[in-house]
Amino acid sequence: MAENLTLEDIGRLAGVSRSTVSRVINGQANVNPSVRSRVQEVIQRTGYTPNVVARSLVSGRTGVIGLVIPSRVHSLFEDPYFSRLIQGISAASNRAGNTLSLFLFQNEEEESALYPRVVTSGVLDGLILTATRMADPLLARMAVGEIPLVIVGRPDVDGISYVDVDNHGGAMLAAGHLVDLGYQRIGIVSAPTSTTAGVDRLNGFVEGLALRGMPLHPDLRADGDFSEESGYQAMRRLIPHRPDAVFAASDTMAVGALWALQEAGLRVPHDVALMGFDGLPASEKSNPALTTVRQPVTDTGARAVQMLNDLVTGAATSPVVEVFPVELVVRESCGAMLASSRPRTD
Amino acid sequence: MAENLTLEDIGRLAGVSRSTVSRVINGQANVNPSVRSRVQEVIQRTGYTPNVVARSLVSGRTGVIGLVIPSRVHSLFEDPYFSRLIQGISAASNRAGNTLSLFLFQNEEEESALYPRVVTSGVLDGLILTATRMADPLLARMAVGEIPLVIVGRPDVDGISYVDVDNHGGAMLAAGHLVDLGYQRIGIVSAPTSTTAGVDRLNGFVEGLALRGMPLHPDLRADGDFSEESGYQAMRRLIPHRPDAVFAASDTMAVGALWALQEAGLRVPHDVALMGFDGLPASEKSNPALTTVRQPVTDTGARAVQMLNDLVTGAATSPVVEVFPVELVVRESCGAMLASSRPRTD
DNA sequence: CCTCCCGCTGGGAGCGCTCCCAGATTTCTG
DNA sequence: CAGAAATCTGGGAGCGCTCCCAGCGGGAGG
Repeated sequence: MAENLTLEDIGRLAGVSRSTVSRVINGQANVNPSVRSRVQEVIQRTGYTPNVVARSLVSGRTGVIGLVIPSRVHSLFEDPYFSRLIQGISAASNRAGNTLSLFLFQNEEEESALYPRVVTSGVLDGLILTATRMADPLLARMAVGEIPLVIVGRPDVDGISYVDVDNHGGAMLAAGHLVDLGYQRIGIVSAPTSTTAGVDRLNGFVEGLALRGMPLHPDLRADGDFSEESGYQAMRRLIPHRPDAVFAASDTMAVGALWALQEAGLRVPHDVALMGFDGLPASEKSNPALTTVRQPVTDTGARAVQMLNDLVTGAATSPVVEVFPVELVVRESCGAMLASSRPRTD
Repeated sequence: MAENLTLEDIGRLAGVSRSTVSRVINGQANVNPSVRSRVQEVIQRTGYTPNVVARSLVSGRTGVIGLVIPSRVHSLFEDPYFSRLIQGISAASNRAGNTLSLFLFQNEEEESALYPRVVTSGVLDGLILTATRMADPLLARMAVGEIPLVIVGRPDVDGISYVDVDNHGGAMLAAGHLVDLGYQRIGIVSAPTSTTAGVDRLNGFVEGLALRGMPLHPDLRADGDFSEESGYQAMRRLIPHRPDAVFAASDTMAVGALWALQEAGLRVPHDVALMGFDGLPASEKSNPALTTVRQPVTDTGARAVQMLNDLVTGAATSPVVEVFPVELVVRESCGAMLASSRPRTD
């Protein structure tokens, strides 16, 4: 129970030296079995735990990894995607024996004030960075830093390790699915093109349509910012142009879009088909259940932690890249479930 | 840029000793101004940052505070309330110069495996614990621990510092508001009574009704678990008993309840009035906008951080308690905005 | 019988910092 | 102008740990 026990104390109690206790704790070989068990008994009895700080001072490792979510993500942070990602990363770092420190920057000012303290203070073994923007100033600074770094989501510069999902391929899948179902006026509620995910999903979607000889009409594209509200607003802008199917580049925006559709008295999927992207629980619970492209959020987070640890231990050398596949999840909102799989051509 | 500069290095570069550099960095008085500026110049030029780990080893403080969100909060974590709370705590600890470590326990097993490492390893100066349940096993263990501890939300045992909001008073306010508007069959979608917030809101509501001579009919109470889905289910159970007003003990459950009402073809507030609790952004964006009881989530988080730091520095001695007031926010869903402020009596 | 080796153990050094004390220098006092 | 006080500076000690090396005893080999 006493908090301030040291190796030396345990040694004295067990009648051995500091060094021997250290060997026992670190499971090293050259310890006499009887001595080992005697020491273990004392450790057990006293409830001794090694002081991590002192250990870190010697080893140069702290076991702490930082998760940075930069500024301007207020709205993004409301996206359940982030909750899931944080959960995934947290679980993985618990498993790996890491401690997770969270850095939520509210604004650029805080970002630049805290960044040096965070990175150069020596407390962090490495950093996971999410929600980077194109030309992110944080990224530029970090890339030159000495600290191991893994990005979640494709960064727009080279030479950095990252883990991403196949946004491009997933959006192509979505486009193909809607075309195959016979829709003619297919629109998109896109994500901000200031993010690589937004760009990739938009390009993938456009390419998926083009591949089937159906260009995206400019009127049938409205941009959102990942928030539910923005999905709602974007869909309102789209409705006057009479789309018969809409792909929203995130489930959260799709839910917003659904509101707009219902408000306008349009039935989903009978009047307008709708698709999302992410595969969040919300997509399943919505009414009608959302057809979506599921990305493995938890796996992404877990891989980021693993990648970072490889970088820290030197088991890997930068840059490492991994892109997870995504999966089409067909539910009600796309109309594929309707008796007639060929919807009316207006 | 070089990561591995030490005090000694800076001293050599500036032609002074380790000690003097330390004094300059820590802003101590007895340093010759010219020497001081010379040292500062070297620090500036080299980009030196003190090694926090070494400093911690001496001072016994790390500046790291832990935020623990225990198991069984999967559904709770989807509640935007937690996102806001985490943001508030994060912002406050950034301001206070703390580093925030996040411990999300997925299950009891992880909880008991990680707890000793977390608390006794000496990395944490203190702990903030949220979402505690009645008779929380974690709490019992922590209360006896040596580490400073602050709970967000009233714990069900004495002798622990905590910060809470006036759940009881807020629920009374809600009850009073609905009674004053003339509703006769007032129901509640309550939060789990395994949480103190759930208990306090339920008791406050019952007391608020009783105070006006209107007992809560058992049929008009349905329990949820803070999730949207549970709010939906609870309201479906309530509808057959024809309430004319319902208080949901959280905004998230209120949103779920709204779905159920709309699905049943009931208009809010014309057919059934609805109230929430929390004052989350979602309550404002819902349609109709939700009348709710707003609690100062960010302030709560900030106060918890401050309280914890007081405990750590010894500026305060346990237990400290603070309860924030809440505020009635009248919007559309309660019917107060209707032309006739006296709704029909069925 | 001596040497060599091997298993095991103890203690020194040092991680980078803060604290404290003593010495060097300057300034103030009577 | 001597003596005391105030100001400034450097270095030792030590925070709790890991790493390394030396030393101890005992068994094997020549």
